[in-house]
Amino acid sequence: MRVLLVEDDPILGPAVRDQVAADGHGVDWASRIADAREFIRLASYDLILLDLMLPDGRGLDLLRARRQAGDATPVIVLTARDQVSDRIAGLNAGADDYLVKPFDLAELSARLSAVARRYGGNPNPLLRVGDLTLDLAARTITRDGRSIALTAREWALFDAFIQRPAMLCSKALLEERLYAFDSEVESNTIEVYVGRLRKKLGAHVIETVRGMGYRLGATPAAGSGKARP
Amino acid sequence: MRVLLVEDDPILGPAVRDQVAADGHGVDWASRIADAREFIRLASYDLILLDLMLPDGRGLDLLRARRQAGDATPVIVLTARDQVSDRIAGLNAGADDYLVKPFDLAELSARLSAVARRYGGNPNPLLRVGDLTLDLAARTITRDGRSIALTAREWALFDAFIQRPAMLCSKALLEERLYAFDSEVESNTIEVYVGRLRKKLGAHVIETVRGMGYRLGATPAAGSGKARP
DNA sequence: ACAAAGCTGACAGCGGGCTGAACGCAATCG
DNA sequence: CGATTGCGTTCAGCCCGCTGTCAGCTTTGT
Repeated sequence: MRVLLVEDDPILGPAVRDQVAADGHGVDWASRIADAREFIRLASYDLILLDLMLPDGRGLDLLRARRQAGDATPVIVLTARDQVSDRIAGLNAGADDYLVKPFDLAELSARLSAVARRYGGNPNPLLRVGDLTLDLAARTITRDGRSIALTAREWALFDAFIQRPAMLCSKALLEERLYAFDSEVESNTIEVYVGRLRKKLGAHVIETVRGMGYRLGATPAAGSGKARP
Repeated sequence: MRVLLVEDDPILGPAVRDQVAADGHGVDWASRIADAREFIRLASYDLILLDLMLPDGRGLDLLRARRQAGDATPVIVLTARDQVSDRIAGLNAGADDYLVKPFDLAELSARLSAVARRYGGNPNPLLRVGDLTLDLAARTITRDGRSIALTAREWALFDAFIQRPAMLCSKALLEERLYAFDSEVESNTIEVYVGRLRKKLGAHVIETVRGMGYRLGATPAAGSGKARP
């Protein structure tokens, strides 16, 4: 797996680079946004580790630009513990995960292999969930050939379900996944987004377990009348 | 997998408990050493998450006592970042691993599944109780391929039985488990819910011991021989 | 046979969950 | 630079199924 590390800290940067290399991945290290853009222009990466505070600009802008350019390369954001707003902005801008500094290098390895497991291996792992076909790498969902567009938050929520197939997910768990542990959300956001996902993907995709949480739907059309045209 | 969490922090405790439960494990939460001893006396666990600073003593003493009693249950110690000496002492006393607070819940999950893997269990183990097959992670019960849906309270009660296989559970114990000290219920709620469980799962699943309490049924279909897991 | 313990059907209240609409905000467009 | 669009979040109100309770019945032990 090819990894691009964007980090200006002279201590943390080499440490992370060496760890990623020790895990058996190819890694390039950029300490400025401009360098990062140049690396991206010259090569392609399977994962970007992105610090948000950089000497020549905000990492957030780079992330946003990549996403707007249609680049779905997974991005893990590196933030300090107190930069909560940055972290949220990162998730809004389309980051896939985050790591809070100071983080354990073992944890970094864990996230790396998680990404490698999800995106690596086959060039185009198509996943089937019910009557939907999804491409995690491209962040694309299709039904009967017609593609369905999700917003960043919607995808984040749906992704949480996909990563735990058949598992019952409590609202607390989902909130935690969407809002990075500390930022308090005092409303029914999860309910609203579940509703929107159902509207887009079909009501059967997510099933409610009253008082306990949600779960990926049990594909009721398994063999009975509803077949594929 | 059955997990005992010993942690007195009123924020971290429930958070960890929910995460462990979300990972599909049964979990009991003790906030004091004395409570932990009681839990251990009443049930058996596959893993203990142990905070070292507790209001009524040091977790280290509990760990040392268990090891001296010949109990090899894996223990993961939870420590604050600066308590290095405690951590070392914990490892010396027989801890299997440690987690530095504040830790990411994702990392907790990783350690949990590592322990589960070491134990030889799949990440999503299917449990068999009599003629029922249950998936703790999905909170799903099936018999002959047909799934049986339980409400939140029904599952809580059934879970109490599953956690203590073959153990006789008094109504007081069950009430305590379902209603967590605060709201006192002055009626035959337990009887009612046992009835509802029997209606859904089959009358033989829970057997009555008059004057004492209830117990998981002895699988009459298995014949005379005492089936062993 | 009697009393105590346990079981069950019915039911009212409530709280969890769903939805439409509105607001703030940032990005984009004219 | 103002207008517009689209996303994320909040809120109020409705709905419905779970939940606790009780009365009356059945079972069990002595």
